[in-house]
Amino acid sequence: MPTDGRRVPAGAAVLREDITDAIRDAVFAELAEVGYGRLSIEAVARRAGVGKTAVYRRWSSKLDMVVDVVSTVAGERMDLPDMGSLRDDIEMILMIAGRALRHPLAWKVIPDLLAEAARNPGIAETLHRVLTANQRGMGSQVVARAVARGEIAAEVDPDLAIDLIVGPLYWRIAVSRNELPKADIQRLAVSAAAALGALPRA
Amino acid sequence: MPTDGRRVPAGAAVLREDITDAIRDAVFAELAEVGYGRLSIEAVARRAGVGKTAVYRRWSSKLDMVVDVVSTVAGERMDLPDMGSLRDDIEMILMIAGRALRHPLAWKVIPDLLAEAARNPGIAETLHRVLTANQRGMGSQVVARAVARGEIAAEVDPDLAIDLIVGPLYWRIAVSRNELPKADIQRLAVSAAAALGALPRA
DNA sequence: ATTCGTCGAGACGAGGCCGTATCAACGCGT
DNA sequence: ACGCGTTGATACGGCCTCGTCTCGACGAAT
Repeated sequence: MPTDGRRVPAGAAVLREDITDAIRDAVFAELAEVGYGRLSIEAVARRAGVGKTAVYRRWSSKLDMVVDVVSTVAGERMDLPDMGSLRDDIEMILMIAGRALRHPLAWKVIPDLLAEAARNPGIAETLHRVLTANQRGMGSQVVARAVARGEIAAEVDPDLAIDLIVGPLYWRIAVSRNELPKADIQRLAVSAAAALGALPRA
Repeated sequence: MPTDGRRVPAGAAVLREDITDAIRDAVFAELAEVGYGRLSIEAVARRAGVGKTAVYRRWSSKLDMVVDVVSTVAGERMDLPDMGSLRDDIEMILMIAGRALRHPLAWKVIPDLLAEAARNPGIAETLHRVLTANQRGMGSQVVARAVARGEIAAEVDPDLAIDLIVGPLYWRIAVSRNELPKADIQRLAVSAAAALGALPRA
């Protein structure tokens, strides 16, 4: 935890923030290039142009490092503007998530970490925390609005809603790795809205 | 009485099939345990209880080996019985896919290979071939039946249909890693059917 | 009975990474 | 000016893997 503790004993010298940032960038680049499994501290230090010392002084292990770096970058909460209808709210989510998933680094890093989470509890916990924070929030927000508008039934489970909205998008981008033109995003939004509307009568 | 057209030079001795099988099993086990990135030929041979020689005599590289093993196991085509309605066809797909994704090995191996595909063209090609063969087939099959029944419009894109059907399932099982009771599968089927029905009026 | 390819085992040099330690240089607060 | 902690660099022994090679043993066809 290199967050500024502000406690300087006597003769100064603090972990330099610019170096911490350089290491963070290098971690992401390495993560995208070789994945968590093959990621090595030496390669991160090399890429960041720093000594291994600088890395080990900040984190005690590869897991520590990755978890901290991922948490830092993914900590940004997001507020969703009310677009006026369920369909448009969903389209907004799809555009935001789609842009994030298309990011050249995220596109490689996210599936890699999700796969690693299947065998690494530390990664799994971090990812779960980050994902649920940003998504479950969006889910309940959108569902609550749609219920208030009378567009869907009140019993709709926000988690299931997220599955129906984000699932097809993730599948398309990260699994099929196909193109995703704007027309398809709109079609996905219409479909997801219909899917949510059909929900409670299961 | 040679079973097939085996061409044995002079003094016999063929690659033993039981050993090939043992190696294949070991590859899957290692793939699940450490992932493609960390997988090593030595570990595979060790786990299979064979010498490195036996492995190198069959495949020239790690990529060769994994591609061949994956292709072998995933080559099974599948014919989908007609369940009488779009909703029930979809539920059938979800149950089959859900069972496959819940397999203790597949559950770890599939996301891992999908992540690796983002940086390894050989893996990507293999996976794409295997996935599209088994899924696009199902997609067009189900869509064609639903169109014939008059349940959905004829312009529905089978690929988009697959996104809408499998996406939420994969997201739930492989990404969120939540439970998936049968009631949820049925709800997903209802929703997916509604999503498909809403499609053409985009 | 002989022959020949596969079998397990392991040796080999090369190379990467681990985590720790040591080094002089630098900058900052005192 | 002084002390102190960080800095990059480098070295260390240990471990693992690579891909090739050699060895004796086995088995199946000749």
